[in-house]
Amino acid sequence: MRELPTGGPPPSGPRPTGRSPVRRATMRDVAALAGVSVKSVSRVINGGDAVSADLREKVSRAIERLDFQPNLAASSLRRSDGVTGQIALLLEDLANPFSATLNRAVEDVAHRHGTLVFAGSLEEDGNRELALVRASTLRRVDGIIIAPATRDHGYLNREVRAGTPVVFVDRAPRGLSADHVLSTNAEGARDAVLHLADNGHERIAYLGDHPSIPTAADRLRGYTGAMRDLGLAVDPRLVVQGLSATGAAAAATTALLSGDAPPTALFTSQNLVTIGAVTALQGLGRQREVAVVGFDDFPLADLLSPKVTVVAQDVPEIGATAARLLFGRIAGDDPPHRACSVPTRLVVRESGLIPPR
Amino acid sequence: MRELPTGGPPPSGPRPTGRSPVRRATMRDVAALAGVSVKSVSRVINGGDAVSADLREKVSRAIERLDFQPNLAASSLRRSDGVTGQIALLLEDLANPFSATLNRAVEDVAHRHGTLVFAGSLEEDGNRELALVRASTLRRVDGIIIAPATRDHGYLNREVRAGTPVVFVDRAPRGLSADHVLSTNAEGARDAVLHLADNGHERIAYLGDHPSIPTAADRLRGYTGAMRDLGLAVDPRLVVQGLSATGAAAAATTALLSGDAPPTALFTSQNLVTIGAVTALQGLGRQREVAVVGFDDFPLADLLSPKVTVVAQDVPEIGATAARLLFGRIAGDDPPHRACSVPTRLVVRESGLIPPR
DNA sequence: CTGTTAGCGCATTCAT
DNA sequence: ATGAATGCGCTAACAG
Repeated sequence: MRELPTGGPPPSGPRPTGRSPVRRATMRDVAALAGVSVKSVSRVINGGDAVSADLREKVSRAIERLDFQPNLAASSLRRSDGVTGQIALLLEDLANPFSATLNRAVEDVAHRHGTLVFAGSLEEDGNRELALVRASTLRRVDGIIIAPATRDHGYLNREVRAGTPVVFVDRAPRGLSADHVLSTNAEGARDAVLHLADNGHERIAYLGDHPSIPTAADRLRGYTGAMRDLGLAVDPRLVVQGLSATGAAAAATTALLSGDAPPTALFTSQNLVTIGAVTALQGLGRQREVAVVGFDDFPLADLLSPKVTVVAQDVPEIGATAARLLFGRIAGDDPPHRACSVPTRLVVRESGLIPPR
Repeated sequence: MRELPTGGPPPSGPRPTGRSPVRRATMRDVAALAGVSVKSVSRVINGGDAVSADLREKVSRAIERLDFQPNLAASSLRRSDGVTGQIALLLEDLANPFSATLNRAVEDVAHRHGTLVFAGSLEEDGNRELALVRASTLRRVDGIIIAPATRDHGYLNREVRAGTPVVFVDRAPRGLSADHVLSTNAEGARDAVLHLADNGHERIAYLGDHPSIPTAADRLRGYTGAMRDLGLAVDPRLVVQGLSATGAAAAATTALLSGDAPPTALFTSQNLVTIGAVTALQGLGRQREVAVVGFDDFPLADLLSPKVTVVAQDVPEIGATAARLLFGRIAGDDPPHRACSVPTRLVVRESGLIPPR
């Protein structure tokens, strides 16, 4: 017979240490102490079935005394719906503001559903994505929210078929049909260009990430579309791609402005690129001469001088929407897959109002 | 007999939908298809025991064909060490830079240990802390890293005794003995004050959070200690506490500077307080007259003008250290509890070099 | 090297 | 309203 935890003071002898932990009480222990069956303990814990007040009382006392904490893994292993109360959230980098804010928004919705969130960073690494998705399904998460690093997501079909819903954020699914929640990237980029054009600019540069990144491609599309609609030429010398860090963006900005056909305004299609461009402008002492509109708001954008005008994404809304879609499917909803667009918003500050010169 | 997944094309009939998922293959299915025992499948998967090449081959093919993914919950339920490959990370707010950076650092170490991280926000809410700790232990996490919101952490003793190690970050444990990893808060604050004094300041104000927050108390202690050691009076009119948001910090700054005994320098003991103070200074047009040193670095601190001097914490190091301590204990290490100090670093930029006037 | 039996902790099905 | 038996998917302890 195995030793039962007593709830009272430990018997004399060696103190428990980390290496010989006190065994956690199980339902059997509770049942034995309360003098009832295991099933009755289960009933008291899960509610549902009717239980007499007396039995409930006895069981509750035993639970208290033994500090019993039901093992959820065992529970969901046996239970018919198999729900684990765990979801996975796989983003680019939990440390960056976009991912971190999204994480928080998803956590809040999950919390209301009694669900814990496995958060992971993909680092634009397809293999890491595969590993983390697998790690998640091995633990039978109830669902996955993902901003994928891979280009083809067909491999997720089997998970979806096995009953694990997947919702995409920030990037659209390829190779499978699934719910996804995206910012209006093209429209937001268009708004940025129109704002600069409104202030008299014609030579507007695009500084962005590699076009293999879908959001970057969408924002470029918004830029070129707006330029065309305005009757402005898209000068290839003013389009710089492949920028993903502040350093490269700063260098590109400096090169652009010292070239033979300099722009009078910059549209920077991403956070770090914006910061790099602003840094370069400050270095050149020209931050009040060249207009800037950035995609993505960032903390302190309104403390810089000039204050930086941006197209802001509603990141909490993206996260909350994705989480709601996911929990809907976890609950059994099965409507056709939805594509949700979360509007961006032009936040007019100062840097976009600088006139051409 | 239950229906076996075939691995081949699905039989005719209604297509599988989200509501009637295809059952995931189990070891039994794999064993049946490979014509071996369940235990042999387990051996192939877990390595360890010697297995003939032929058997390994047959099993591997069956696993492939059925897309078998072992259920880790069932595995750790049965296995003797009970390891789940899950830890909990409970921080103040996953969306703020400190928590987000810590999260990422912990994730990286966990990833190397094949472990997933439940990340949660406590929001300075003791009840939320209790709920999240309980949610974590119900899922039998292998360990917990926590920056607690409660004042007394004695309730964690039972978890530690039950074999779930706990490591504290950013705040020291009270009511139990446990590993903890803290920045050198008092020393960092002292460095800030000494730097300002070096530049001629004597009337140095302290702007900080409520002293019930231990880090705030430590930083105040560093401030007063340094002032005393310098032979400078600690003027109570220059000590403002209870500041936790930018708005309040800005208001306090404005009030301080328009009072009858204004400071010539500010030591702001937290991120948001620093930003609030800088905002207020800019609003008054006095950002080049009043010196500032802040505790905690923040993005773009070096893009502001003047660039903001700060005492920076080494957040990735805090996270990595905490994670290493935790995984050590999970692996069975049981040394006396350690208190780790992670040094802060004075990042001299411009705002601390402004002379008194 | 391989298989059989038992049981992790719990919910389910069926009995009473 | 309560309990006994069964099994979720897997590994441990023992066979052979």
